[in-house]
Amino acid sequence: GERNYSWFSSSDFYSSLGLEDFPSVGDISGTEEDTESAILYGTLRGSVVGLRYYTGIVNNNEMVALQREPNNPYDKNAVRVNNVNGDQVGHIKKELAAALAGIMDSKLAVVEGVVPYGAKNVFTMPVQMSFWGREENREAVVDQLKKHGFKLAPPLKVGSESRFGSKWISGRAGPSYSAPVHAAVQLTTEQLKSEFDKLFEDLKEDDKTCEMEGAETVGTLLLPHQKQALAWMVSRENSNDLPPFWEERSNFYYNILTNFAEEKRPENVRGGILADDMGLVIILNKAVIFFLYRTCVHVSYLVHFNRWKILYSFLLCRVKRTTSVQSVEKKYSDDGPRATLIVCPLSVLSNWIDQFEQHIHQDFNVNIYVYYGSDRSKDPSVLSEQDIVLTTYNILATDYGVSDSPLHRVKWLRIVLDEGHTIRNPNAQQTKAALNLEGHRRWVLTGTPIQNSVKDLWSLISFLKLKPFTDREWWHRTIQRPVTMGTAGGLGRLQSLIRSITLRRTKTSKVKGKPVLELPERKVLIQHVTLTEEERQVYQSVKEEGKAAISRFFSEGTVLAHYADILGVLLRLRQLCCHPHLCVNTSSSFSYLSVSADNKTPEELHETLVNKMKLVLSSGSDEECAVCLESLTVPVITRCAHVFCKPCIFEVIRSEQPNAKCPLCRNGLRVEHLVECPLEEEIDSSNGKKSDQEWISSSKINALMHALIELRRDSPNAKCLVVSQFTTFLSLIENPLKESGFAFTRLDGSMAQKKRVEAIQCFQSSQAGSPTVMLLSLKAGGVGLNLTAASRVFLMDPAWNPAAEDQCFDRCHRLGQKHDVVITKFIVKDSVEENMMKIQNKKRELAAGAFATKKPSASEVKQTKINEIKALIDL
DNA sequence: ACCGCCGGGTGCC
DNA sequence: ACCGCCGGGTGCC
Repeated sequence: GERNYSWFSSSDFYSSLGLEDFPSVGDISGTEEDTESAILYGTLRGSVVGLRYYTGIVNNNEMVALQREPNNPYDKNAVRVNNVNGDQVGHIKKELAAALAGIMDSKLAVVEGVVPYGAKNVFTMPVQMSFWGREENREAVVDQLKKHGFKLAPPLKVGSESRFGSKWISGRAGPSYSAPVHAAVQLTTEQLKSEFDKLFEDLKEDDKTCEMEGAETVGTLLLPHQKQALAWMVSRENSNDLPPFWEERSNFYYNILTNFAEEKRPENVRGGILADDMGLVIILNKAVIFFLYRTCVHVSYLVHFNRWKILYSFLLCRVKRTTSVQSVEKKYSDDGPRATLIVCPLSVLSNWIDQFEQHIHQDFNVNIYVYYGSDRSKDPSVLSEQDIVLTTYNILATDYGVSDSPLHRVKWLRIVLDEGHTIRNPNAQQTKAALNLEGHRRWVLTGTPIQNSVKDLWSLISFLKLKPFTDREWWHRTIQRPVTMGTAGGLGRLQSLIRSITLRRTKTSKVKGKPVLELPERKVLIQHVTLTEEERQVYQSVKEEGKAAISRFFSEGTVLAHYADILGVLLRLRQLCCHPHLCVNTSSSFSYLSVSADNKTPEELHETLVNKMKLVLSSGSDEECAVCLESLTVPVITRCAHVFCKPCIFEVIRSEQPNAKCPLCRNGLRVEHLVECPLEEEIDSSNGKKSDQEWISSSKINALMHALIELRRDSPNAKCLVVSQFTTFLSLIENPLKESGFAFTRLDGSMAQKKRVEAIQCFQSSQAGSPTVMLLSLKAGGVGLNLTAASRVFLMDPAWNPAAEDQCFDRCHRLGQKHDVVITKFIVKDSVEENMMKIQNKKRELAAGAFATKKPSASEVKQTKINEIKALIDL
């Protein structure tokens, strides 16, 4: 039952090809310290001078930031010293600056400062500097300092700061002994995820468990966890508490992490992270919750809305706080901003619209504007006059910076990021765009706040405008590094931070001793399929050909350069496991393996690149951009045949100019060489849906049909999902479904919003004659997609990423499911599919044993990935 | 004395 | 800065 590997993000695909440790992947901006491998080289005492020229003040033991100032007219080596607030305190003394400049500019080390004493000096003050970097740069840093007559002192003894000392992480660990200087053991991704959930296990009965009662008449209609959420959200928006890690001390407000103090009271976050992992529970309610504050309704309207009891209750609780019990507050405040902005992935946009339109819009006269599509209004006042503005992350990112985006000119009453983990990458355009929105009440809705590592949290924390973490350096120094290095107290800090701003309930959470959600069982069966002699022959010949090509790449050491091609080989094999028609032109299918720009006309090159891109996009490889690690938005392909989001790769080129290099292979990049994907039709490599092609079945289709017919005989009312990554395969399956008289519907990524909604409603209907089968493309829809009518799932082909499969299964195994869910995975014997399963299982095992395992080194990981490629094609 | 020494002026980068 | 450093004033004991 319990899945514990869902943190495998879609970046897994790249990992599976061993690309993530290739130089510069994940280091695109070059500005971020590689926390995973940074070690402390040593410390150095220096002085800050020129104090009297600047206003920035510091306290003893306060952290300071060292910032290069290459354009300083007096000294190109100048290094500024800023306090936590960003105010300049002074400069590093010039001799020292001369030594630091080179180190900082070449990013050999990150230099951090603390003022140990003398903070109130008038002219100069001491600064204790720490040098952090990768082991391989240590010598260069030491040399550089030596050249200028400086010598690093060994790291100050960390004293009580033993690693793994935190109760949270070690739990059962005994006392810890002397700690090595190196970051020996780091938290693995798996540990982080499970540790994240542990944060909430021993949560005391505090404010989060206090429920808010609605009016007497309806209070009982709310489920306990709904009341709890309601109370928490209201208190978050109205609380006057100090943000975490701030204390009031006489006339100052003191940050206990950085020792920064200021007179101005730091504002608390009017919002937080709703990290409920309960599928529908929140989906059902969040639309409601977020429009409530702005509604202008008379209470009596609501009596009809049993279904929206949480809304009812919420409104009543607002009424109680206003002067008149009879009239509901008209506006949140008369002169303040009016509109709530909701940003969500495209896949759940229809969900929100649907809910608003069906249940709220018509009855409550709420102005809702869907800011999407090319005809979206550029007029900020149009947006600011709405009650709700809905948009997507892609629109947010596209708009940002391109023109004077109205989204960024409106001051919002409230900003809600749905599936907020979408902004986990700080360098992604959508993250920057989201961080630049204006509005005080800020909410993040996400089931997975941590997808890969603590790193993922920064964007969310920064979005919430939690001082001082909006600046990455302070987040990094006070939370991220202590946590990843296992410094005592680090995890405890993260814990109190997260707890103070997050409400999390999982499927297994309990409220008042009762499970918040009880789901029927979920079973996964593997159904092996044997290819016919004929199918096997084709498969074998393609395999041998691909194998030969890939072994050539291995021997030439060009595995990475040919990653699209390797994917292509694997893709074709996976397609052949499903149906021969998915993979057309098998004999000449490798003609594209040798792309060289030389002997091709520009037209040919263009076509080759477009074909390659289509191949990548259709390979089921999660269509992910190596820059932002997100699904590709506006995919473009480089001349070296790597695919990125257009905004992402433009940003890379802009920041690395004039000699930008491909983040994946370090080949030169030029804007004019980028080729965009003609996105007019659904991308499917197999372009095999040729209507004139005669329909034939395949072993896998036979296996499916056998199972479907048996199911229909045994339980005629059971509905099922037939899932594939290949939409062409789904089209092929339509034939036998028709032949055997199945009523079916279909949902895939290429369908228009309206069609999708129709398909879903039709399938979910319990009417006689409604479809019993839905053909579903693996990644259609998002977490919000609700297909609880189905109790059976047939997964036609395995995905790279087990998490993608799980997300798909969760579309029917969620609140509202009345039956046990049975999932059947069709796997072809002795094929790439079986090998994929083995790799998936290994990942699961690894994840399950998370606590004991040590994070493998980069080279180990790389070797693993190379082995995976070999294993996939039996090399 | 093309020095030493004195004491005033002065002060980030 | 209760410092260092600079440069002008000065000059045996």
